[in-house]
Amino acid sequence: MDHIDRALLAQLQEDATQSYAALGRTVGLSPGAAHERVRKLRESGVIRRTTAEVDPTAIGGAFLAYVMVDSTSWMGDSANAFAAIPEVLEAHIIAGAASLLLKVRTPTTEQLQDVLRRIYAIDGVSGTQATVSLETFFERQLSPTTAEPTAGRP
Amino acid sequence: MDHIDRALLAQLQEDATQSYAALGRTVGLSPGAAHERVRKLRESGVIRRTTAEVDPTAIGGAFLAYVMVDSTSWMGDSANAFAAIPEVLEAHIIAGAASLLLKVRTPTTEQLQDVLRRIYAIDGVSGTQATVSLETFFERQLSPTTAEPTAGRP
DNA sequence: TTTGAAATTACAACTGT
DNA sequence: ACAGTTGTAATTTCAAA
Repeated sequence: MDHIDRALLAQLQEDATQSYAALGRTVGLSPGAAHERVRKLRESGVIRRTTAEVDPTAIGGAFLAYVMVDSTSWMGDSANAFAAIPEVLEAHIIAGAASLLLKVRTPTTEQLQDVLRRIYAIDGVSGTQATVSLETFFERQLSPTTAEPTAGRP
Repeated sequence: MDHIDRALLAQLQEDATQSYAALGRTVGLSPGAAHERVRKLRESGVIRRTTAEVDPTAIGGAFLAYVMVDSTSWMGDSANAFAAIPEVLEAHIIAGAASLLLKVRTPTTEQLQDVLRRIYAIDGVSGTQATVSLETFFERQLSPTTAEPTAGRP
């Protein structure tokens, strides 16, 4: 993971459809070398997958809400229950007031209510607190050019 | 936007590297027709871009926190100030207690503190409240196969 | 890094509904 | 007209030298 790998990642985040020739040109590598680097980044799991980023409003995700979930018991093993609700896009265990933080997208507020009802039905959930997004400024990925984890060399 | 388009979107979300031939095979279309459909989905903006999904821990994003931002004034035009902080991955105006909700990734807790300091420095910000994620169950995209926005037939 | 064969994409002209 | 099919040229991928 040197600066060339990071440049490749930044390029692929922006546009994963470009050819290895174009990719190599911008980072100063031959097409073959660029190809091999990217292959290794995929293999090692640094690149998890290449995916089409779909406009949420076009597929029934116009409403965005974050939901804090209170619980009566340890929710550390309840990932599947939340994953079973397709409108729940993220689920995190959090430190603080509630036990879980969810990101939810629905086409309408009615559907949001329905999702909250389904969340309530999960065993151990004692309460929810939804925060609706009125406007999204931006949603982006972390840039690889940002500061390193300052990993100590072994 | 019919069921074939949605199937194409679902496929491309999973793996955007597959050929139009393979794509067409799974949705029951010739490679040319699949290509044309995808081209239109791109052109119309339903597919925003195709991107490499990078493991955040590999590029200095091991820590995840959500930050509620209180403000003394209307923050509706301050998108650029938050976008200028690369560790801020999402920024939403929210209905509720605070004015803004941010998603932040940093390599360490020290760096998180530094980001909070930079957020504080933004004009109008009167307070922050960070919620740290201890464990992420999952982070995924909205599936196109989910319920429609129930568009009224004209 | 370069090379070259195999595969894929992009773009025709054509066909049927 | 419109969306899909087939065929073809130009690129691109990818393994081997």
